Amino acid sequence: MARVTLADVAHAAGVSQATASRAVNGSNRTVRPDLRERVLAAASALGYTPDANAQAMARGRTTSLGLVVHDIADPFFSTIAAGVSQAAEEAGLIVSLTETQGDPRREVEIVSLLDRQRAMAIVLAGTRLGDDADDAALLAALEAYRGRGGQVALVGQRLGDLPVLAVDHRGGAAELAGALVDLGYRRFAIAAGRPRHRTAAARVAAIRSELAARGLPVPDDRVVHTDLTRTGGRAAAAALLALAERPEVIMAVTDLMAVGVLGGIRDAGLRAPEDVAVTGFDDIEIASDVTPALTTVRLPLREIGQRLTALALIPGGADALEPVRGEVVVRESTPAR
Amino acid sequence: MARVTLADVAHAAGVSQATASRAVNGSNRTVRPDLRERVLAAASALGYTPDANAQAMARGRTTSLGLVVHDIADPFFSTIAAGVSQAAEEAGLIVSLTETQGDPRREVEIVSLLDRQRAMAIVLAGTRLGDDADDAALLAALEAYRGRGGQVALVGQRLGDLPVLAVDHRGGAAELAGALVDLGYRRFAIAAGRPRHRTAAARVAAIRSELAARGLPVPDDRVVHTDLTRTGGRAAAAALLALAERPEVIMAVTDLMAVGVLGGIRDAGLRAPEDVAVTGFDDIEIASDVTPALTTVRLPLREIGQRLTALALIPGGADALEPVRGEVVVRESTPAR
DNA sequence: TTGTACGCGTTATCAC
DNA sequence: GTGATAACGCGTACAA
Repeated sequence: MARVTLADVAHAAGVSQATASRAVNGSNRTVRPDLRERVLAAASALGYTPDANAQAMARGRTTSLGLVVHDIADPFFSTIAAGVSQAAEEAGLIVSLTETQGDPRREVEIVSLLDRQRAMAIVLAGTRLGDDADDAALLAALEAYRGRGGQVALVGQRLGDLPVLAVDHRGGAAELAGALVDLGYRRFAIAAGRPRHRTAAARVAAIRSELAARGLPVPDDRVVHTDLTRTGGRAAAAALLALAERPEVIMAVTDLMAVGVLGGIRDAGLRAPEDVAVTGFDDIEIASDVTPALTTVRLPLREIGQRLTALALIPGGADALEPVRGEVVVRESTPAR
Repeated sequence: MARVTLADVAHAAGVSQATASRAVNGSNRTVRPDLRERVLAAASALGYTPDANAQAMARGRTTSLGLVVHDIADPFFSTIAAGVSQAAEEAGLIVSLTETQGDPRREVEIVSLLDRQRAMAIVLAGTRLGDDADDAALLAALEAYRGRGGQVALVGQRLGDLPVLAVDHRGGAAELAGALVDLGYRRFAIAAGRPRHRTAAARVAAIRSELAARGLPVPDDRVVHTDLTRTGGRAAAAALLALAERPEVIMAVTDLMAVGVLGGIRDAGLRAPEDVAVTGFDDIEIASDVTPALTTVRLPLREIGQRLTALALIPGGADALEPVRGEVVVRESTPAR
């Protein structure tokens, strides 16, 4: 089963390798129909398959797009990945999936890995949580990649002057907080993520500032920082429900945490939303499956993946025009009171 | 920003390209320390990055692994993908993510796409749902790929004599059905997937045969075939709850469908599990998040991904020794009665 | 241990 | 329209 190459096909068809090449890929130079036919016939007869690597080298450009996420098992990222995957397929690209697992250094390694791979574009869907030095290292790696002709697009927080798809976390968070006030809630608590997590921090800040503006500042002891996971949410709920004055509503910075908060409320022998109301953020599918269904801020995750890919494919590397906006979705977890 | 190649590095270091090559990759032939140092210094000074494509061509083997799933946004697949991703990273491979969206023809296209890519292995995590002709086409494509030295591994149903990681759907399904009988359930209904879906069909068959063996055969009108989605589950519940004699428990063939069934039960103005009990299959994370938490058959999805990858990396392409077994997990959705 | 030279499979440039 | 031929960037026998 030796590998059959273009040379074999050309030889079998009795034409030059150049003609064979033109016949199989359809270059701008055209080929006489009968020859073209002969080549194609020979190719399929021999079971020829073009070598994408060789093509990439000869053409000077690959057809692969690097996607870097935090954790593909997290519905937030898997949904964005679905959008990227779809857009990539439509563009004839094949996506290289990589995970950072939240490690900033790993993120830099991945960028250079994809760089070596000569991926034509890198899409960063993971929210960064490193310090400034980590950011600088990542930026340097990405700029080096760009210098070699690579395209880049990232979501959320901006990094240097890299093309970024802005997401209006603050607007959505503020709107959500406002909606709760309108529903009659007064005593708030927040299940915040880790302070270093940029996105989580932005949401928490927006919530607090909106509430403060409405005369309902959230004291520090009512903001608990845990992991952005179910477990983290559960722990946060436990801590918040142990306070002297029980909060009327616990706002989690992600749906996943909110699900954990629901569990924590049950653990404490309380009911949601009767005893404590809960909100999430993102509107991943699970948000409407749990009981009570979660009030949250809907982010068009799949669309974000698509737009991110489109952004990465813009030759110059332009910036996204309009930021993605969240939409408050009120469900059973926050009844009027 | 011209691309800096190994030749540039060699020239800058004052050595031959061969020596430079040996210095950067660490071939078996060794290089004198001082020269080695000079080369490395020159490389980093010039900002050299090896071209993985060129390396692949020169070495005759790539470092990429193709992963094909149904839909990466589906938690079932994203969890398996996480396992594959992890195992691939440990093996120094980079995974190419592709989605079939349930289209058998697309699946064949993807295989040949990955083939052109010269992926060193292809992992098929999507359950097939085509007819025999589709299977034959897929098998042919995979065999052709194998003939060219590619490794293959698939999960679930076997295809030809390709290496397969067997999953004991039947055993788990039968055990689950038995457990329900032991809990006191007698009137069963099944939210089955599409009949053509191999995995779903296997589960349904096992459930029915186990129940029949216990003297509780499930009539055809109590087996509803809908899509393997939330929506499908919802529709199935609606149909099953409209029957003259309301079933005591609805067994869905996947957790996702079971979640839909829960919704359908609410739609009908009934409660789970008081009025109707529900079971799922797979034990994706959401299964324990919904209310009531789902009784289901736990499949170690992440581990499946890892084992699948390991299987694909076995040189000869051996078969997996032991099949993956599911474990029945009884939760609130099926109280004893 | 180091250097020379060729091959990997394909595309693109150039004459014909 | 077609065919030599030179890249593309790197690994590796082979010789020195």
